[in-house]
This record gives sequence, C-alpha cells and structure tokens, in this order.
Amino acid sequence: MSKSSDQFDSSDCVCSFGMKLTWDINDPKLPQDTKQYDAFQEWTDGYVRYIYSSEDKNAQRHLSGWAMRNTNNHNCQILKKSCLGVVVCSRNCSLPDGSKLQLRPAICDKARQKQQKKLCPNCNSALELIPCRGHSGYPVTNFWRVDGKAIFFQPGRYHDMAFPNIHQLTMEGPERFSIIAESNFPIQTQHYPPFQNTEPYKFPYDTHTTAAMADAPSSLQKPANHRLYMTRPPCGYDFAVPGYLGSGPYPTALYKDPSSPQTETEPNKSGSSLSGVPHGTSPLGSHERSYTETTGKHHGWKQILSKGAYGERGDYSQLPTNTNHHYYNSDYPCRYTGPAPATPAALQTIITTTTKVSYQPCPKPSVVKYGENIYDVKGLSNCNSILEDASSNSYSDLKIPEDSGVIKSALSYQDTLPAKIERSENFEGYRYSSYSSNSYPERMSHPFRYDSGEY
DNA sequence: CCATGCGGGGGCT
DNA sequence: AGCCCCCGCATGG
Repeated sequence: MSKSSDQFDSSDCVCSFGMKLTWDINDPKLPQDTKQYDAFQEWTDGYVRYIYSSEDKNAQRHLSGWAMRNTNNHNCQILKKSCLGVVVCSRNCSLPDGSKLQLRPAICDKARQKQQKKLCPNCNSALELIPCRGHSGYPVTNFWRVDGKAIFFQPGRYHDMAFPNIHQLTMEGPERFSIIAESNFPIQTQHYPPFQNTEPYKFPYDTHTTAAMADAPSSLQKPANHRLYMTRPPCGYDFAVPGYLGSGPYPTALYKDPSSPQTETEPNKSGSSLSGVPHGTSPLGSHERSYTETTGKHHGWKQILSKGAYGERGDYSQLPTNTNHHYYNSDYPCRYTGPAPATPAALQTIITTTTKVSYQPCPKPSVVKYGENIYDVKGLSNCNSILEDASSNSYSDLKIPEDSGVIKSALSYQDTLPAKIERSENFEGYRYSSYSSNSYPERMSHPFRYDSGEY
C-alpha cells in the first residue's frame, strides 16, 4: 500500500481503484483480492467508490471532510451516513476577505444545536444550518462497509446515479448569486441539465463547473473560495483549498433553507443537485451555496501540500478547471452501469457492524469480470482508458493507472500524501477559512477560526 | 463535550 | 419493503 500512495492520488481523479472495479456496496460479495487500495479521500463528492485498506485509519473511522452523521439504515453490515450540510451566517455577511463564513456542522445533535445558537463571528447575526440536498433533494449519503482487508466506500447508490450525490447545493448558480443579497438568495435552480434524461450523467458536472466558472473566470476556480471548513492543520493540510481536486467537486448540495428547498431545485430533483458548484466557484456569490465546499473539504490538504499553499493563487486557476471535471466524469460513468457481477470471493465477509467483520467461506469464482460496459462513458476519456484496462482484468490484475493520464493529472495537483495522512484527529476544528479567490493566505491565519470554539 | 455507532421506532412512499 | 429521520443509549477520545 504504501507505494500506492502515490498512486493514490489518483484516487481523486475520477477513476479510483475502486471505481475501476464494478461493485456496489450492496453486493453480497465485494472484490476480495484487492491488491491496491485508494488513498483516503476526505472530500468525496459525486457517485464515487473507493476501496481503502482496512489499515487506513481515516477509513476505519469512516471519516469525511463533510459533516456526516450516522444514519440508521437497519443494516449492520453497511454503515450509512448522511451529510448535515453546512452552517453559514444567516445574513450571508462577507468576511473581511470577501469570503463567506462556512462552518462544519457539529455531528452531535446537541452540539449542533448549540452551534446554531451561536452568532456569526463576523457580524453577530445568527448562524444558519443549510442542509445538504445533493442527493435528489436529500442529503448526500455515504456508505461504508468493511470486508476483509478492505474498507469499501461509496457515496450514494447506483440507482441514484442519475442524480449526483453531490453535496453541493443546488442552487448555487453562480451567476445568480454572485452577489447575494444578504439573506435571500435566490435559489434558483440550476440550470444544469437534468440528468434525467438519458444522458447519463454526462457531466452534469461539467456543466456546473462551467457555470461556476463562468463566474469567476479564471481565478476563481480555485476554489479556494470556499471557505470550507478546514481542519486545522495538523497535518498541514488544512488548507482550504477548494477542492477542486479532492473530492473535488464536491459540491454539495445544500440548500439554504428548508423553506426554499425544492423550489430551487425544482421539480427535477436531479437537476438541482448538480449544480454543483464545485467548490471552487465564486466566492462570494454563493455563499451559501458556496458553502458547498465549505462543508468542507479539508481536502485541501492535498492540495495544499502539494501545492504549497496556494501561494500562488494564480496557479490554481488553471487547475481547477480541469480538475474538477475530471473527476466527476469518471465517477459516474464507471459505476453504474454495470451491475456488479457477483463475484465470488473466496471468503465472504460479513460485517457485523461497521467495524467488525467476520469472514465466512464462500463459494466463489475466481474471476470476476466486471462489466465492461459499464464504463462506457465516452466523455471521459480519461477514465475510459483506464477503465478499459481495468475491465479487462480482474480486479486482482488491475494495475494502477499510473498510466492513465488522468491520474497523472490528478497527481499533479495533489501530489502528495495522502495516504498516510490520516487526518489528524483534530479534524474537529475546522475553521473555516474562506478565501476569496485570492487572498486566502491571509485567511488562513485569520482570526476566525470557528472551530468548535465559540467565537 | 462531542464524535461515532447502534438500534428501536415513526412516517412516507 | 425501503428509505429517511428522530431519539436515546453506549463507548471512547
């Protein structure tokens, strides 16, 4: 594994090792001969699947940059967690740097309630929890399953593929928001295309992305804007970068208020979610929406690390763009089409609880094939190639894609680390950082740290 | 204190 | 039946 870490980076990219294989968290049997694992992804977004080593501490803890709470799905083998959204200033005030306040909601109900009673550190107005609605109007859900030596992670379910499980909020249309008035945001629907169509997801994301970009053309992307809540730097990663990469896209769909929820979304549920504004988008505009990112991706660390802090903000401009997409695309495409074949594994694992696993013998076939079909996404070139390979091989055979361009690109941004980094425990302290596009450096150090502390 | 998990239970579709 | 969510309880840092 260790070695793979480098490769892991790739995980961000769309085609993670997990995505290459065809499986679904609900499959009776999951791939067992996994030789490679994905690097832990803090900020997952979209329909992605990763296979982590059971030794990965972050995976063991079922961590996520997003504030995810345990959801009882009455299935002890699969741990289901749903996104809590993001906490923002009810007045949508702008921070000194122009960014919007975005806090990671406390996971504990009581703690969250207390958190919401606090006032905006910047303007003293009330804080507001914007729920995530990236999954067809419902919070984005993550599924964790321990099986053998691997920990399988999957956001959403394939059925949902049609809908993006993006945390983003729907509304975020960049345009609209650019400036948001204070309180109200118009939440409009996004324009993004509905997936509904047959079209598969072809990139809704892109769309979003695009849109997003629109706003901020170059720089924005960076994502930075988002002030996500970041963790503190224990590792250093705190930085908030937007995630373009990381989970990149994460857009979570959060709506601002419940009241408006669907509206925005409009009937199409699907649509909405897409909007994804990827984090990166404009800072200001969407505050809320933006928060999407906010929510958190700490993800930034990768970036951070790799990049160095964004010192150059400029840089990112470039990045973002590509990055974002990339990953999405892949996500979808890969997965869902194919049903997972049942794979026979030698052992089957049964997970009792999240953490516990018991093995049982099972029949198994040795080879698996995963539907090649699955991956047809044309769009993604990247993935495709990779996928193809993958498909041809059995899991075990797969090699990692170093080859794939995708990855590389991915790597470029993130390069480092990850695998090992476990997020430090501190994760709790996200402070949000916001940055507008550029200034973020300051912010980082900025006074506001909303960690859990009070302001 | 709070993050996490577990699991009962209610409500909806 | 599934899914979502609320709630309390327990554990552990």
